Amino acid sequence: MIPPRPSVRIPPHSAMELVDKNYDPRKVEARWNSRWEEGRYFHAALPSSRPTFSIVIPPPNITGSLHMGHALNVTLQDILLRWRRMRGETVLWLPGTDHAGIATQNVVERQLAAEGLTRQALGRQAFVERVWQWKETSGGMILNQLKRLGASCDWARLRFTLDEGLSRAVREVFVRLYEDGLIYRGERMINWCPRCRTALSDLEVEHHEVAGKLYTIHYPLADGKQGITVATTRPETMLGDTAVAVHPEDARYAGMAGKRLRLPIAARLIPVIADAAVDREFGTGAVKVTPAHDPHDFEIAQRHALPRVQVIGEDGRMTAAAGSHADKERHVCRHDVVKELEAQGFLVSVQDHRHAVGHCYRCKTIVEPLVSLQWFVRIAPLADPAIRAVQEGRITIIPKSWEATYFDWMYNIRDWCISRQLWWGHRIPAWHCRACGKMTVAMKDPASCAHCGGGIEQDPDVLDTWFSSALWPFSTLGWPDETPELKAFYPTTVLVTGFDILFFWVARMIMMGLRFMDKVPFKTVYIHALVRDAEGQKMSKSKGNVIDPVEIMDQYGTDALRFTLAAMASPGRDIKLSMERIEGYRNFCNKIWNAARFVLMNLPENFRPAPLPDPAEFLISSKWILSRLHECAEFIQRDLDEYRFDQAAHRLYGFTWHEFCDWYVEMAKNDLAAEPRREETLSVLMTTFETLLRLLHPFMPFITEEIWQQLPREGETLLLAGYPTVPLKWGKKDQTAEWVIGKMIEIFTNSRNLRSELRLPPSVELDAVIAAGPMTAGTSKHWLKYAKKLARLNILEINEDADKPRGSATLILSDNDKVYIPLAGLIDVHSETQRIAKLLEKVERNLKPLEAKLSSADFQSKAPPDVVAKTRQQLEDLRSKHLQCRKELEWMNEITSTNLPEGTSA
RNA sequence: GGGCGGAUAGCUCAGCGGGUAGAGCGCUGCCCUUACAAGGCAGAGGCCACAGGUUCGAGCCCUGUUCCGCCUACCA
Repeated sequence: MIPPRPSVRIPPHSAMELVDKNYDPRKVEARWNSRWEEGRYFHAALPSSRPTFSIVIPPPNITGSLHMGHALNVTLQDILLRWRRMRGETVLWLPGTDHAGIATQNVVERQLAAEGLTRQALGRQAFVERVWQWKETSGGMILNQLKRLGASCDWARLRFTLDEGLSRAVREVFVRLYEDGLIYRGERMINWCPRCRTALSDLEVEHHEVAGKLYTIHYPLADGKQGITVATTRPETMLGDTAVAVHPEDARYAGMAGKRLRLPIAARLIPVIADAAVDREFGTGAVKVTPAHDPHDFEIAQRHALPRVQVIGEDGRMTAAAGSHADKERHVCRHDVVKELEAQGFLVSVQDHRHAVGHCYRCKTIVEPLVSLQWFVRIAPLADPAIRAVQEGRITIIPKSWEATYFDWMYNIRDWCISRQLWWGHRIPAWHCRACGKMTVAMKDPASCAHCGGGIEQDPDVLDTWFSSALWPFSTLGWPDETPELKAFYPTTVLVTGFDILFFWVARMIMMGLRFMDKVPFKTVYIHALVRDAEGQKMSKSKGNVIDPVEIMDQYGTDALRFTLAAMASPGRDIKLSMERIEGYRNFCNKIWNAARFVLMNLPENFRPAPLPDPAEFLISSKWILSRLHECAEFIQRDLDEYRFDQAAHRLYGFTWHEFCDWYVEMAKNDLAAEPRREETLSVLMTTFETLLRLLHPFMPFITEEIWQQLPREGETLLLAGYPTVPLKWGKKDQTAEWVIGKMIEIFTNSRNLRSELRLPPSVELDAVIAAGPMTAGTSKHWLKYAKKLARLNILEINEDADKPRGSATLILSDNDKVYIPLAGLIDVHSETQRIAKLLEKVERNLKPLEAKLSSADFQSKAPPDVVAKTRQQLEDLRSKHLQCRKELEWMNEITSTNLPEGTSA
């Protein structure tokens, strides 16, 4: 443990102390979150004359708890928002949650079940009250987890899809769409979940391949002779068959149409019909028609006016129409029907058959297609403008490749089933008349039928949760009122989300936004990847491979997690999260922490940051780091403009660690010791580090704020300190400084390499003589002073025609520079010869392709001149190295041939 | 059945307006040098999936092929 120096400033408020050699996020994070909230720094104050930047959060389910997908999603949004906020824009990040109809109802029903209750026993009103109660006590967990991540949301504007304002928006939209004829009620084939007891939209059905069977069954003709063999994967539905269809041009079944078949088991007579929709290639070319239980058959039945026999009920059990099989669960019934068919000799064959089966997205139960009276949105008129908005570039989707998926879905979009047989959600504002049977749809709850004045009853169904989510970008801003928020922040700037809800949510928001606001809901959609585990598997509770972000934050800190996710967020690529990677960025936090310790330990008690003087007079180290910083800031700006979080993160990592810490801090140690330049160095060190903290802040808000608060500074929070933009106020690109330090680094690195190869301990200081070209010799005075500390070199001479001291190793560098390191007594001729031979080999390896290239006439004439020039330059440099290597070897040879005994120093 | 994405160092991934392959982690060697051993210094390690083509020149562009993912779809 290092004893604190008297000069170390430890502000009284600090919980984290500089003497701590390791950064401990637990001591830091909670405090800053509450400070930021107290300061209301996340609040977007209106009116504002500054540019605005707004994002609505993809509202997480109130039943949810934070997973890695949220963590990634929130991190990326927060980076954008903190960045823009620091740039002085009026930034709104609107947070909220989603009432998640089915999921929430399931949770509360499970609770009731544990108490021996059902929602039916409780009654609708009491049940809904109970869900609200649950929401108030348990529905906010995920919000606290978002805060833990550092999400800089405007918490004062928190919304909920079922709150009063949003409910009003939902009702307004429903009524207007109904009046415009875009919402209708009708009897259609829909997807029904027998467990959730509700209709589902097409999107809420997940298709999974399952190993099923293909049963072929013989249906005899009414007279008992011959007949038709059909194939099915669902034999239990035969009880509801009302026809068998064949293709009209199928020679095998010529003349069959119009005849009657006797349906086995049920012993009903059903007709053979001809329909062109039948695929002659599949199975036997004849298909049983079950209009009540298959979407395809439903359509055939409509064309041929076939009756519907519903044999499977909403509970997934067979109905009375199934005769002796009534009341059996549908899969039990399948088994029994097959047995019965077999016993009676109607079962022809059973084959293995893989096919996709629809499952409920929420409870994974196999979905049952049922004919049902439901509410639908007529979608084509809404889809058209939404397609155009993207085609015309009013909305940009990033990465662009997702546009194709978007278009594909939008072109083939089908009407949206929006009614759900649930109690938790927005109740459909439609009333059915008991007298005339007509419907009243109204903004205000009607007392009687609008058509005949008769008694009415409200439709029992609620709306699909996604219906309210589709309004999110404007309903949350106060629509249908014309609020200042709506005026200032709609359209929102960017939507950040995962591709899994592109159809569910993004497309629908675009359609609704255009319909009701007449403007796109967001200008850019940034689509990020899915977070998978280290093996590339989708994380799921059932697989047990979930990495819990909260645990990661506990263990490694929020900043490490955020930085990991940002660094791995390359566009169009899933993230395979690994602990090693998180640990690496935890180490990065520690590096930053220790850099801060170095800076603060060196600041005098009363240090006040002052504007930097004219950099023309600066030390080469100062010029260099400011130049590098400038470039870093420039790239970050470009990366963030292009949503390249990964590139920005890598850039910051590289600059911080490998330029600032590895080289600048090391040079600064020397500069600080030399009195005349102490002031300058302190200023540059401070300025660079402080700027770096600003650059890092959107990625790592906690550690940067913690450190920044301990620096001598102006302003109350780093959150509102400006973001560095180029050109920076001080410092600029300095090609000369970069060249000179680049040369220094080459010399130091090569000599360290020599030391390492020759196993010379770092403690041994080596002499060096440098035979340098004019450029190197002329500028060396700027960095010679660093040689002792950074390379443990004692440079005796640097000169254009310095002689090689006897018994030296030679470092052969670019620009025809050579470094001689006398090693008398330390190294023998043999190993030095080997070392040079190895280098020669490497140079030759690189030389060959270059020579081949330059000797090609085509290359000379067809390649662009700058490429030719560059290549020639490279070749020249390599050639001079090559020559130098050969000279060294010859020289070595001469020594050995003058009969120096083996092992003698060269 | 359609569509999209991927295949680059042991692992995870960058690099894709073509110009002698990069990072992090891991690995090897040497170092407890007063910011940091969660560290420093140095190093090893790649026919850029395969086969053709375009080009002076191809991870990068084109055409196939083979494996992986994912999305989408009413073949009973």
